[in-house]
Amino acid sequence: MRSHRRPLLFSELATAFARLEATPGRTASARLVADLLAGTARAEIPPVVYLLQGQLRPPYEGVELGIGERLLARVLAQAYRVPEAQVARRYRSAGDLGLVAERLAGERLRSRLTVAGAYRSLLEIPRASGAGSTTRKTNLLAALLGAATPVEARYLVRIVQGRLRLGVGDATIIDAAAAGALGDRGKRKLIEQAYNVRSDLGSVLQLAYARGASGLARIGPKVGIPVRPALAQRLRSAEDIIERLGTVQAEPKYDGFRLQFHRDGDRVWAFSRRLEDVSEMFPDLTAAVRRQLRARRAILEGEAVGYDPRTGRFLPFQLTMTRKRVYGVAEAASRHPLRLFAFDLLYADGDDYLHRPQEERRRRLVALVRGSADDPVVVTEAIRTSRADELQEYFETMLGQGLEGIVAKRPDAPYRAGARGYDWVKLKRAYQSRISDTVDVVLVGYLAGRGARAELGIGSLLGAVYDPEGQRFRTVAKIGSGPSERQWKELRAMLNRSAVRSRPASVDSLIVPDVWVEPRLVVEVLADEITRSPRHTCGKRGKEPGYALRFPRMLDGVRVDRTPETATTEREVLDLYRLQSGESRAKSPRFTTKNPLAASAPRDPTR
DNA sequence: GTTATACGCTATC
DNA sequence: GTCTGACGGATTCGG
DNA sequence: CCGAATCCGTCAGACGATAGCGTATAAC
Repeated sequence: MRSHRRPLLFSELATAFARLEATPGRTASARLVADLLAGTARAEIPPVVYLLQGQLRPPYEGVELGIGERLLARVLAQAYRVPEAQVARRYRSAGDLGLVAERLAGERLRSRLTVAGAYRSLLEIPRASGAGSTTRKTNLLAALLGAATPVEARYLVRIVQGRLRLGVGDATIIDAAAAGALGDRGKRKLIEQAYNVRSDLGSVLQLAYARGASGLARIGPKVGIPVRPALAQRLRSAEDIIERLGTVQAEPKYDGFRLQFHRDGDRVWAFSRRLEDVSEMFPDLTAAVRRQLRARRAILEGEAVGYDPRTGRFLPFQLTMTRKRVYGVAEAASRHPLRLFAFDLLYADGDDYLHRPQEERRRRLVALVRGSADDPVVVTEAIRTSRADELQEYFETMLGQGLEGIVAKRPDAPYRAGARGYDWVKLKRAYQSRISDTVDVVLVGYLAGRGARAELGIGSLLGAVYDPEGQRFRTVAKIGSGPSERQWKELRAMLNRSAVRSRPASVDSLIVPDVWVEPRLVVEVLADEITRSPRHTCGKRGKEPGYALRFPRMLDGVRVDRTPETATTEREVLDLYRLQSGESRAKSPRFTTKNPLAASAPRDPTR
């Protein structure tokens, strides 16, 4: 370990990364991270931490590189003067562009790169915009790679991809810093707490190393800075939930997107689940928060769902998502207004509610949100129960209304920012596979995997359904989760036996897998829903979109009892789609008022 | 030189 | 979003 | 009563479909 803190060389960082990559076990990794941070000058802690996280800046700043795997492949070709096809070929077999770069990088033994210098260069990339910016970005990165040693190149590339693959995540970094900066791993909570309310690990760790525990102690939520959202665990039945939580507060689970609102007087922010600042995208909701919230300064959270102003029915997720946009915001807002189902209060007028019990936060939220059924912000309904049958009934009622399911919460639990714990538990239809959409899919090909999957030689399956009339197989999903490692290997072996050089004539597909396969193997796939699809050919007629599975995962075992012709048919998928959209989709609250005419004249929420 | 389409990236779930 | 697999702390088991 | 075995929650990293945006490229 270095005892003096001169500027870190990038090679030192790369060496540390390489050690981490080779080290299994979080404890050992945390020790290495602690060593790295101990040898880092205070001023350089933020960049080192961001790089370790595979980022450049904290998420709410919205700094995007705009370079993904395709451009990166082009950069490698440029930097190492090899044909792009060669990079692509190597990528397919190695499953990691970092490794490809390392192997192409030759034998440069030393570089003059410093961490600060490399970091500065990387920050140049997102600044490029407008015509010619792609070339400028690739030039910048190619130049950086040109100055790097092979190992440095490996990690530069992975940093750009945001996939370090070191086996180190936030939790490990926090462990390391607790031991290193506070001298006690047990003080991890202090760092965690600060990180969860400020969402900027670089700055928090800088503070931890500079000021120690006392510097972190007073850090609470701050209006205008997003709090890392609490997440729910999954359980498969109402009984399981009651068994684990005892008494619960249960709420409907809406199929929209999560928003965290912050208010400071007239100023209102909105943050997405991944902490992006989306304030400008929802003027209707920010205005409503300003109008309806009886607190000058506050942080609250909810789920935003679109509805049809003519019928009051909720929109499918696909349509709700179109509200997350930069242009045509007012137009979209009047066509598809949003309702915000507020479900939590994190802060209000000087009071930090994070550590208060769920029940109290909810009570306070109800008290602070005013408004009629006409207003966009509505506090979610909730029941309280300790009986499994009651919870099950509530769940079924919600499904009957076309909702996604329920979220059950421990009434005495604090807001566990940044954690996915059992204080909140979600229950969805698909978790009970006997009432879910299960599809027997014919495999028509597979794709090479990346990272760990590359070693298995298979990353995902291309699945199709059968059209008996046309005697063709049309794709409906790629399946990338479900099988165990062993099953992946078995699948690959089986599929290789029926591999063919090119797309079989009976297969109708826009997606080109790495390996085509004669349609023989049938596999059971569970999905939450059917969506309209521009990519899959199932049900596709001309320019109209087809249909696909939402959240597909393979259930175990190949269906040996099924032949391709007895797999699920295209027709059946269409029927499933009609069934789900014909299902009574819940209506947004105001439309439950007695006067149906109220629904026919929505007021323009953008005004 | 202008407009339409294609592609890649990043975000949501 | 779903899912698997590894890890590490807590709990239970067996001698 | 202690060491070994087992359990269970957390963490990390694979993978899914889709929409909008910015830029590049093709078409006119």
